[in-house]
Amino acid sequence: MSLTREKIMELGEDLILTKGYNAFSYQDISSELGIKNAAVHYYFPTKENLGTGIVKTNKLRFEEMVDNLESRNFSEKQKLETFMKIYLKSNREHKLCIMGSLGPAINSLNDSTRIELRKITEHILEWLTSLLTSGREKGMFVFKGEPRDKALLILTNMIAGLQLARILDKSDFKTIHQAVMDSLNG
Amino acid sequence: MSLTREKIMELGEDLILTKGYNAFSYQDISSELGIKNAAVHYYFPTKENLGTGIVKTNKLRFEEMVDNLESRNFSEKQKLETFMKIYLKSNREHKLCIMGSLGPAINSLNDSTRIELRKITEHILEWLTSLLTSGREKGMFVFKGEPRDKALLILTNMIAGLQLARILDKSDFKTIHQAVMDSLNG
DNA sequence: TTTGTTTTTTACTTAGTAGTAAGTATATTT
DNA sequence: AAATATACTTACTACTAAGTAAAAAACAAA
Repeated sequence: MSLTREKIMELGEDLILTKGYNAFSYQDISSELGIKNAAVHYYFPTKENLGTGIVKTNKLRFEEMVDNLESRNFSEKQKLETFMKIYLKSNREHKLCIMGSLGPAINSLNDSTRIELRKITEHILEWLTSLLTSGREKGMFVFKGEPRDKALLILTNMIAGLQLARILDKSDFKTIHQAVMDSLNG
Repeated sequence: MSLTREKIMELGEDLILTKGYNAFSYQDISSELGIKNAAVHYYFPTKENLGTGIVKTNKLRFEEMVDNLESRNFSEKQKLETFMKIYLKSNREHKLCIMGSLGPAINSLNDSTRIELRKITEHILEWLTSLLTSGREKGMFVFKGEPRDKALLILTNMIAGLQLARILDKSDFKTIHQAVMDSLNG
């Protein structure tokens, strides 16, 4: 695959997670990479192509992480910690996650991007749900209610945690992270 | 106060909560209200003025609600339910809250809007914290950890709950709402 | 009814936005 | 050596964004 193409996707993702989908332009990308506007269009004819591509990459990356955790025979607790580390890193970098960035912009997204966003969100929620289910069965996690409900709570804590941290203070995300982990110990 | 001005603010708020700050334009407002672009600029010379004004109105509305609850001698549980009702209504209308809409766009906002956004967020968080503190003292709420931590968890559940409901399904917000209420009963 | 103020339109500028058509140098394949 | 594909650039179109100056209309007060 082309290096320029990869750079465009990487920078595009960065711009989505920091500025937001509707606040970045092809100019932002081309000027930063020292290429022309049309060169970005060469790889991604429309912004929809780029947006959808970035969400698909995120989904793939998540799937690879899941496979990796599976092949290493990680415990449920270790799996959750790995997931949390992604969010802690995003917080350090003042970034949002793809759901928290594109979710609010959903009514200005094209169908294909919206569909991919739904897919990755469902995927993450299902993974988290099954993680909580088996983790509780093994006595590793202690919590009340349905695993899917708990997964929704944790996921919303993470998504909006990053958002609140940018409005208020980065340290607030750490507080939320700690409180979530504590809530799984009964 | 001018009726046109009020209509502009109302519609502007609606557009921010549905499409997002960077996805709506003065054209959207003027065409919907049957006036000219420049008429919107007459009341709000810049988009920053409009954005900041809308956030300030939200803050004022919240303060009025708090005062109202206080004057009616509502219990902590009733106060929380009133707060939750605002979010349930937003969910029915496929809207986000001001924090969940402008938070992700924070790096494309002007200073004055950002400052107002921080103010209202701090305000809500402080109110929720003191509500949880006195509610627990009276045995009305049962939860572990610091009230501020619990407030952060509940607030992030609400903010991202509305976002997730738009990506996935509106019913997911109801699930989250119920799970949050359950989490306050020990 | 005239004067003055507020509100709004007309008509515009400046500065972007996404997107495209046509051309070119450099590799790669045949 | 000729044909073709890759990776761009140049130069543009059509459109939309926020914002503005000046004229016109609407409304009040004297």
